[in-house]
Amino acid sequence: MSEPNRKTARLEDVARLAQVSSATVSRYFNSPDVVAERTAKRIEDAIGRLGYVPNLMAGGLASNRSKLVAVFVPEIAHSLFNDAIEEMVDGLSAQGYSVMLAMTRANNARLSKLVDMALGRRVDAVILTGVVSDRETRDKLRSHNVTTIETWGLPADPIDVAVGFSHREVGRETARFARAKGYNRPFLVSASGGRGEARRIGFEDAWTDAGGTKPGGVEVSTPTSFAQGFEVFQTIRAQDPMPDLIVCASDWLALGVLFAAREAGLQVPGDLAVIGFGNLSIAAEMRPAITSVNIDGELLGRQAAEVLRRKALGEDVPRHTDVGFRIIERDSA
Amino acid sequence: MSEPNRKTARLEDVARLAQVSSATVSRYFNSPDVVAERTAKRIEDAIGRLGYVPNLMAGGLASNRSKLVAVFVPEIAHSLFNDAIEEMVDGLSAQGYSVMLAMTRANNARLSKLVDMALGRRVDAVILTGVVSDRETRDKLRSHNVTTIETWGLPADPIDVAVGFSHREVGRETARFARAKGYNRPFLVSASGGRGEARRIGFEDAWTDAGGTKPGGVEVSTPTSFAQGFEVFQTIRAQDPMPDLIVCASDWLALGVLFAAREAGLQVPGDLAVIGFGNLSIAAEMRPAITSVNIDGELLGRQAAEVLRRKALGEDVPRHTDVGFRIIERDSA
DNA sequence: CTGAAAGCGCTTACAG
DNA sequence: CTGAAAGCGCTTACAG
Repeated sequence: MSEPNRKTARLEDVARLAQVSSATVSRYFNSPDVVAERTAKRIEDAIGRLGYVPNLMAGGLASNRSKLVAVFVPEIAHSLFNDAIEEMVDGLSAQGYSVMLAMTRANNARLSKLVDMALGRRVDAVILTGVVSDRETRDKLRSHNVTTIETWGLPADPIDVAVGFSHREVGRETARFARAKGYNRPFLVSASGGRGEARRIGFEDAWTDAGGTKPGGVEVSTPTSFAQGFEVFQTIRAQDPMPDLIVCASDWLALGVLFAAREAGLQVPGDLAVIGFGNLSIAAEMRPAITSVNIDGELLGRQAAEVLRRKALGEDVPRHTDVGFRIIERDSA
Repeated sequence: MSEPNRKTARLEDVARLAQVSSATVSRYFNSPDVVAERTAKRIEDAIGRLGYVPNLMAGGLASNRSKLVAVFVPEIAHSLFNDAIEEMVDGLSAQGYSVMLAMTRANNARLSKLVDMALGRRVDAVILTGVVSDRETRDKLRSHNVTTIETWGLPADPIDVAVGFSHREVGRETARFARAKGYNRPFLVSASGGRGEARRIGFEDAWTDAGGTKPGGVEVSTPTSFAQGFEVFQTIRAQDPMPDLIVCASDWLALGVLFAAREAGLQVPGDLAVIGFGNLSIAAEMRPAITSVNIDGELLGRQAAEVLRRKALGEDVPRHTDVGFRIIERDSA
């Protein structure tokens, strides 16, 4: 098909072959409806023969829109966010954006370098996922005036806009669920950090408001793991009376608790019920299947992409978009 | 610190403030050793006052080096590659590259679009991870003459260069391990696709060469899952005599088999031994800890980054780099 | 060690 | 619907 081109073809090469100006070829790509059908056909032809692929760096420089989005995540190896990230990336790709992945590793020095990289590429937006950005980073992002979308949580004062859900409300709703199911002695395995704390406090508030006594609990460091669930189970078992429901900060934790409980000969949920968080696919695959809290990653991604689209059009967008959550009741609680 | 700049600062703004030409400021960034110390100080100062961040699109266009690398992966949600990807991204960041993540979802139409995007950004390299690229994509990559690194496996005829290990050899080595440990009736849970097949064949070859009879087995679709392990266990249990060792295509599978075995009252490894693949962190965390095959993701990433560095310098690089693998013996086999 | 100037490959008012 | 031309913000021989 394509000619054995020595150099990469440029817009002008296509233009010459199609016998039009390079402006018209540019329009063929960016405002296709404005070029005549016969002209378009000739251009299409030339593109195919040259194997032309537009240089997006040149395009971005000229148009001042990079069509690049930087997505910041703490890590991907054991991340609760992976599903949401995938769906977000899909949604953005569909709108012609390329996605730069930046892993912060909960390291502010690294974060700062990565922000500079993103700013250097003149990204059209920065998407922060479960990242607690330090003050310096927040300021830099603000001062460079780049669209910044904080996802997952819903901070009171977002850098720019936030798309997520209320962790506090997750805690409250989980307490209501536990109450309705008749559990009496919940025990919270909460994650360190603001979001984990918000869920814990939400649970405690709703639980005590409903007349329960303040639940016991333990805090574990992030990222939470299967092994932590194992460990935590020993603590739980030593309690007297033993809790009847373990509310975990992640499905990983829930899996560890559940496995340890089974090994100890306990029935789940009969002797001990377990609730996870994140609704990883393994939660559904486990036997007994794990009751968990689902965040609609696809919706989250779609909304983030939508915010971008509207911002690019100069429309006003709300500072907070709540995508909600849902408790998926399965066998473990 | 930084002035309230209306527009984003340009190289020229820095130059004016530092009282040098923009060429010198450019050199400050790209060949720092060549600019006088006193001049450098003035430039540094100006950069700080303006909050200047170089426009990498303009730089890339002018220099014909984008400092961008596209990493193609099938998915990230349940990927065996995540550790390697993290380490690769780290290694590349350290060398000043930005990483574009492209998820192919085992979809050739999508793959083709993503390749165009990467080519459009004029990436300095494309890194393929566990991707079976179709003919069209291979040709496009070749004809555009972009550095292409295939990782994970070691295909006989790579598009450009390959950094990985021999899946066949993993199979062989696993058979030797099983033999040495005295197992007699191995059963292979292999993944569909070339790499899974290579490992299976390697195992069978080494096993029969050593005088064993051809092991039984079953093939499962990728991505492999915990639930598949559950299912497969039923098949295994129905065998008479039952296998004494299950060789799994992933740690997820191994986890499922192991869990199902425990639920069925079997001792691991006493009644049934299990080997995984990938050495996910959960393999070490599980009780009994799972014997698995470790791929050094950090090494893989480092080598890929090294290939890039040398290619950028115009050096010749070998078409194949073998990073090897290692069987991590734990409790499950 | 530094500067003047051409050029990288596009986009986009402006004019027709 | 199309073209001529200026400009996006850098890099890099070339000259000194």
